[in-house]
Amino acid sequence: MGLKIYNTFSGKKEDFQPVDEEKVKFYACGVTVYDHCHIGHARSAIVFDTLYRYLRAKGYDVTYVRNFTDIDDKIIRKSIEEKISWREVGEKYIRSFYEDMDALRILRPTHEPRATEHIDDMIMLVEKLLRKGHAYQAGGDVYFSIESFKGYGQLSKRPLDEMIAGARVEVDDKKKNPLDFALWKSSKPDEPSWDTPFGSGRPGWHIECSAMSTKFLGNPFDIHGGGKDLIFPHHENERAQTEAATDTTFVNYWMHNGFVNIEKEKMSKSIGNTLLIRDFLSEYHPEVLRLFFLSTHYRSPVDYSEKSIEDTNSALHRLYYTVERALGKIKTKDIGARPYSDADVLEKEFYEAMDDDCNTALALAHVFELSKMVNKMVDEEDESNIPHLVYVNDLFLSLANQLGLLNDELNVFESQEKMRHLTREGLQLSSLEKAIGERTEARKSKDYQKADEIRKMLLEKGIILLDSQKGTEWRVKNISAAKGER
RNA sequence: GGCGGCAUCGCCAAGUGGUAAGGCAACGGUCUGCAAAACCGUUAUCUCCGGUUCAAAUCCGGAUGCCGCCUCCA
Repeated sequence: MGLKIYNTFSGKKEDFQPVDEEKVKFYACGVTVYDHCHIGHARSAIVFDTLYRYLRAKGYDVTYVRNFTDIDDKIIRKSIEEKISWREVGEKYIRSFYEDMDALRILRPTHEPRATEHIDDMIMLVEKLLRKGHAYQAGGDVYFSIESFKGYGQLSKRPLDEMIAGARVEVDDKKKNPLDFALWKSSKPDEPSWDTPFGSGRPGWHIECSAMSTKFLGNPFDIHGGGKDLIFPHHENERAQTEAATDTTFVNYWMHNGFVNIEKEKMSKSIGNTLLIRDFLSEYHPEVLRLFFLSTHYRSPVDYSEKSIEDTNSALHRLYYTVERALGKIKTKDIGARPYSDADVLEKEFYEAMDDDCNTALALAHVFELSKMVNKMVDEEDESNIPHLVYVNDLFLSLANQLGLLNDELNVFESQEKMRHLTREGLQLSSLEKAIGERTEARKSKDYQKADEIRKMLLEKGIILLDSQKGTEWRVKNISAAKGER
C-alpha cells in the first residue's frame, strides 16, 4: 500500500515518496491572528490534521509545522480599532485560535512558529536575494523581481504576459514589473518596525513562510498545504523567493483544500455570512463539524447548510449509539478478541481509501459499514460470537479515532447536547426528570393514556423518551426532523 | 479577458473503462403497551448531443447550467 497525493504543482496524483524514507516534513499555512477563526479555517485545520494523523498511523516520523502570522496590515488596523498594541492583538487571537482548535481536537503540530520570532531569518533571506540579484530596493521597500526567476507562474499555472494583461494588478511606479511583490516594506512612523541593513520596516507577507519552513524543515521538504486561495499569490511567491535563494526545489508535494460555502454562497466577510467556529460549537458537538468536512473530498468545495449539519449530526449519533450498544452487550473487558475476516476486509479498504489522496469520504463509508456489522452482531442471540464482536468493535473505534471521531464517552457526548437543548428550550433538568418519573408511575399502573400524554408533551419540546428494561432514558430529537413536524 | 473546477437516487456524497460505496430522509417488516433505537428489506444507469471501444458515469468533441481564482482571504 502506498500513499498517493494529488500535487497541485503537477496537477496529478503522485506516489508519495518522502525525502527521507522514514520521515515526513510537512508545513501548513496557519492563520493571521487578527480575528476569531471561522469554519473555513476549521476545514483547513481538519484536513491537514487528518493527514497528519494518517501519516503518523502509517509509521512516519512526522515533523509538522504550522505558523502564526502575527504581523500584518490587518493586525495593525485591529490594534487601532481595539486600542491595544499589535502584540496584544496577536496574543488575544492566538488564545482564541487554541480554544477553537483544541475543542475541535486538532492535534498540536510539532512546531508553531510566529513570524515575529523569525525576523532575523527573514532578513537573512532577503539579503541573500538582494545579493543574488533576485531582489531590488525601491523607496525603502525591497521587491522580488519575478523576471529573475524563470519558474514564476508554474505552480498556479498562469502565463506571465496574461497576468499582466489581465491587469487587476496594482500599478506601482516603484516596481520594475507589476507582478513584483514586497519582501520587505518600510513602516510608517507609528507602525512596528525592525532595523535591517536595507532599512527599517516590516516583512512582506510571503517571506515568513519561506524563512520558517526552511529553518524547521530544510529544502526541499515534503508537503506544503493550505487553502486553495493561497496558491496564488502566496505559494507562488513563496516558491519563487525560496528557490531563487536556495537553487533547490522548495517543496515536493503541494496540497490545497477547497472552500466552504454557506447556503450556496461564498463565505466572506463582505457578504457577512462568516460562521465562527465558536458559534458553531455553541450549537453542535465539535465532531459534527469534523464528520461533515470529512464526508466530502478535501479538494472539493463544500456547501455548509443547516440541513447538511443536521444530517451529519444524525449520522454521528448513530456511530456513538453503536458503541454504546456494543459495550452494553460485551459488558466486561475481560473477553478476548477473536479476529473476524469480514471486518479485516473493511479495514483494508479503509486504508486503501486513505492512501488514495486521503479519500476520507470513502474511508468513512467503510467505518459506517463496520458500524452496521457491529450492530448486527449485537442483535445476534448467540453469545458465542461476542469475541468477534469485541474485535469488530475495537476495529470500528480505532478507525473512527484515526479520523478524529468518537473521542468522547457517549455520556459526555450526549450530556453536552442535552444541556444545550434544555437551555434552548428553557427547561430544567429536575422538572424533566420529575415528568419522566410520573410517566414511569403511570406506566406501572397501566395508565397508558397519561403516559402517552407525557411522552407527547415532551416530544413537543424536542425530547424523545426511550423505554427499556433498564428504565426510561431521554434523548434530544433531531432538530430538522422536529421542524418538519411543527 | 485569462486560468481552473463541477454537473451521480428527494438531499448530501464516493466512484477515471467492465453494468453505481456510504450518510440523511422515506416506505414496509421485526421489536415495543404505544414509541424510539437497532436490524432486515425497498428506492438511480450517472445534465444533454455526438464520437472512440467488445464494453463509458468514467476517454474525446460539442451544448447547456453552476462555481472558484486572477485583489486581503483557509
